[in-house]
Amino acid sequence: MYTIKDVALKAGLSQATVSRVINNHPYVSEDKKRAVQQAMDELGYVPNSSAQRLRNIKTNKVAVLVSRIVNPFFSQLVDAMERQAATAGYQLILCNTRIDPKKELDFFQLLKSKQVDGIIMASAENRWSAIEPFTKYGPIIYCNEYDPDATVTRVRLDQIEGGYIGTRHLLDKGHRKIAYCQGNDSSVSTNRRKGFLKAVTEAGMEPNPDWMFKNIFTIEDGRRIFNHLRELPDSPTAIFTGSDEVAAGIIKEAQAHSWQVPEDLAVVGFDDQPIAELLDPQITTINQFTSDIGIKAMEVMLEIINQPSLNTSRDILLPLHLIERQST
Amino acid sequence: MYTIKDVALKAGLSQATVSRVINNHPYVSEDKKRAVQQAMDELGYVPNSSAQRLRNIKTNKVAVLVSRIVNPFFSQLVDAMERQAATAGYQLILCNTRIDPKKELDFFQLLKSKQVDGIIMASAENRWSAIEPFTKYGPIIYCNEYDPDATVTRVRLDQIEGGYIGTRHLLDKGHRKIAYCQGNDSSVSTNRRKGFLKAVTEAGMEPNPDWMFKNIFTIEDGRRIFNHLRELPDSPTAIFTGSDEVAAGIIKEAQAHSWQVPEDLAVVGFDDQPIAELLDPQITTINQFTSDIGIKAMEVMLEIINQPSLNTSRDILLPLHLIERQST
DNA sequence: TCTAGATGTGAAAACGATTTCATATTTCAT
DNA sequence: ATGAAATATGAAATCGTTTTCACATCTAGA
Repeated sequence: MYTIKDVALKAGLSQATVSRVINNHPYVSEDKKRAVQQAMDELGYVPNSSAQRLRNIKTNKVAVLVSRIVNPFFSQLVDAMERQAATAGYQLILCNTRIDPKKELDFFQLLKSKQVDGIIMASAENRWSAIEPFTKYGPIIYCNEYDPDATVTRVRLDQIEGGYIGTRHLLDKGHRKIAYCQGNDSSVSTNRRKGFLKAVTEAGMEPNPDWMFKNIFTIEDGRRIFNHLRELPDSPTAIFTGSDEVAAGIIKEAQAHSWQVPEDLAVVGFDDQPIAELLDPQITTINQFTSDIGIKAMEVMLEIINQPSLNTSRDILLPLHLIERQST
Repeated sequence: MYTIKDVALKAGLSQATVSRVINNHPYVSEDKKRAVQQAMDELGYVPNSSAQRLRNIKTNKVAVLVSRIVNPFFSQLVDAMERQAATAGYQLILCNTRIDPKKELDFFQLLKSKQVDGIIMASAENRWSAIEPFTKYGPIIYCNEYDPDATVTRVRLDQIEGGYIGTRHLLDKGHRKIAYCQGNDSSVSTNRRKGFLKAVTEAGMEPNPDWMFKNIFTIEDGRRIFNHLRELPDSPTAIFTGSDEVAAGIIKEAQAHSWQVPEDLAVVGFDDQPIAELLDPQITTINQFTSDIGIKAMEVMLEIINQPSLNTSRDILLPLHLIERQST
């Protein structure tokens, strides 16, 4: 393992000059630059990054917090982030919290002990108040998930818009009886419902509480919801769900009861998962353009690392898109 | 940001003693140990890991090379590895090669510049000869993928066995005309075919070259293969594919032509992906128990890091399992 | 009582880079 | 021709740890 000293010796120059070449400092003559370059090449020299870091307080690493990397949304997000980070010579440290608040908090030691230059939270198991003390050790930003109390940059989707365009689409198709399913009560879900309500009231209608459902996540939940709707005295002609899985469950169960989709019931999903295209009929859905979020979040993080004054409280909203298919 | 010096000052002791406490060295009296501990707590001191590394040549990080993290197989693998690494206080650096040999090779600089303690290759875009020069900088092991020339530890599935049990299953069901699809010509595919051939010849038959296909990967490829088989003068009664996607394509297309699965054509997939359970009929497949591979690989890596003498050329084979469902 | 070994502690060197400071040389406007 | 500014280089300090070495004290066996 060669050091900068070896390179300096071989090139007949000082360590300082070698260091300047490595870091592209001005004020190094062309011929010395070449000499150093050649010495480095011949020795196959690579700077020891621990030593660099010790001086620089710079790691060229960013930690990404996700709750479950096996979730396709997260793996796609991480993929995009990794790609973006790589273009700037950064590496990505994967922090899989497995939905454990304690484990999540532990990862912030990485920032404290200067093992990463910043942390991107793509999931959040702790309240902002628990995270806040770590902000003095380096930049922290939210991506997709966020805590409304947080005073840092948040890159996220415009869920209000997402809820709005999905509903708007059903309204445009002539539907007036629209049901709505959501998952938990996260900020994402809440905003999405706001969009739904906005579209509905804009159309001069008011939402029917009998057609609004919470905590609906799985294919099985979707089946259950259909059976519930089916037995209602007044059933809706369309439904907007929080995920493609739920949409798939509803469609499958509707077909099992000889309902026609979209004629008897129009269904809009969310996420544009692979299943949305595989089903018959293919599911009309809202696409999160996951890669865009990841790229944007990493882009912003790298900006902040290079210019800490940018580390302010701001919301960066990314658009959602309607993918019209056969289920509406 | 406090340093060991601050702690020493506060505790009225030397840096050396503080360091000894941090590292659990013997020969530190109980009362000093307590004093140091208290000083550290009060200051909220965390050792700067770059400085530790600079001395120790120890990073507590392992890099994992995967070709595409968005592939569910890899994300599940990485998930398992991360979990295993975390129990030992290790972090995982995600290296997404995107199937680019150059990018893959770049990641080995992490080892060379002492940014990770070892590298697990879950994918391999370069020949072993290109990788070998890096072995002197730290342990490298293969996981699932491998180069037969490599002289390092390889944790992998017993693909021969996998090919064997899938074929055996079809034979046991009475099939005598069995087609076979594989992907590329990787070691995995080659071994799997060996297992297929072994089962077939053991049954006193010989494989029909008209029913053997290569470079079949996608759902679309599966559809194509079915249409090809359908028009053969002598068509097989069963087919063993290299992935559930291909199996799905075949089944879908067969149904589109009013063939009954498994009555007219039995189909065995590979991987046990979510789709295998969603399809109607559900796909009989071979399960890779992905988590087990990941856990085992990380376990072995940590062992080797702590005891470099274990870094020898050995094969660690993990079993594959048949999941019998409705397509056979 | 004496000595060898075990135990406890600190000063200072080391790890491998970057940066400050000092100094030497060149360029350029007057 | 002259001095100020720009360019070019190296010696040495520095980052925050761990470890070596030296030394002091304590324990126990003869």
